[in-house]
Amino acid sequence: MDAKVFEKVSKALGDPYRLKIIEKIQKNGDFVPCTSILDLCGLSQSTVSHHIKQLVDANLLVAVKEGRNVKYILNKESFGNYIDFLNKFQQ
Amino acid sequence: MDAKVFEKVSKALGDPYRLKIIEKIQKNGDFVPCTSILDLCGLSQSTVSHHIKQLVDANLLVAVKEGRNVKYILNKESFGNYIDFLNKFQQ
DNA sequence: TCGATACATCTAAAAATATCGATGTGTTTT
DNA sequence: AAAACACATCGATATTTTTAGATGTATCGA
Repeated sequence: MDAKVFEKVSKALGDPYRLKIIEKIQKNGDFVPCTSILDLCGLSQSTVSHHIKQLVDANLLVAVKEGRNVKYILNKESFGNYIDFLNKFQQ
Repeated sequence: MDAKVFEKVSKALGDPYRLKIIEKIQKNGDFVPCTSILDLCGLSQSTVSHHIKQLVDANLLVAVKEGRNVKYILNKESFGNYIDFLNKFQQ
């Protein structure tokens, strides 16, 4: 992970709604449809879509199309890479 | 670490200059005077001061006054807490 | 096929953040 | 005591991010 990617991931993590989205997906195990995230946030559909896009662009979420729904999975590898990058500041 | 603090730390990490500052302090071992950070960034003194303030507010840096200088140390515990928070998304 | 559903994209506005010059505060040097 | 130095804070502007309504695209059900 280089500095540019690190910046992007940090920014993606630095929003309360996006954290909620991540936590919801983490709790629900695997797949979460976009609609259920809408209820969680209380934001407009386009805004939620925007937040999800940022998480996908940062490679923290993977989007999987299923018919007319899209379901999201956490990309654990990206979280791991991000943590690895941070580890050097902890030691 | 709660969600609010997590957000603050993520935001503090999500800027290229602030990452440079952190990396410099990490490399220099312990203490780094503010002046040497100035050269590193190529920004105005007030802007660098603003960036450092955000890192201190996020508790990632600790400021230590030494005469008319201030030197900064990484707060490894905060990095550790942040990593701990992230770890649940990796598993 | 037509209407409804699920999500993305576009556009524009509002809110937050970054930046710098000027000024303020405390400390050291002369 | 006065000038110089190191850093913080203030005020104003520029840039970025967030937000929502409107519209677009694809899929499903009647």
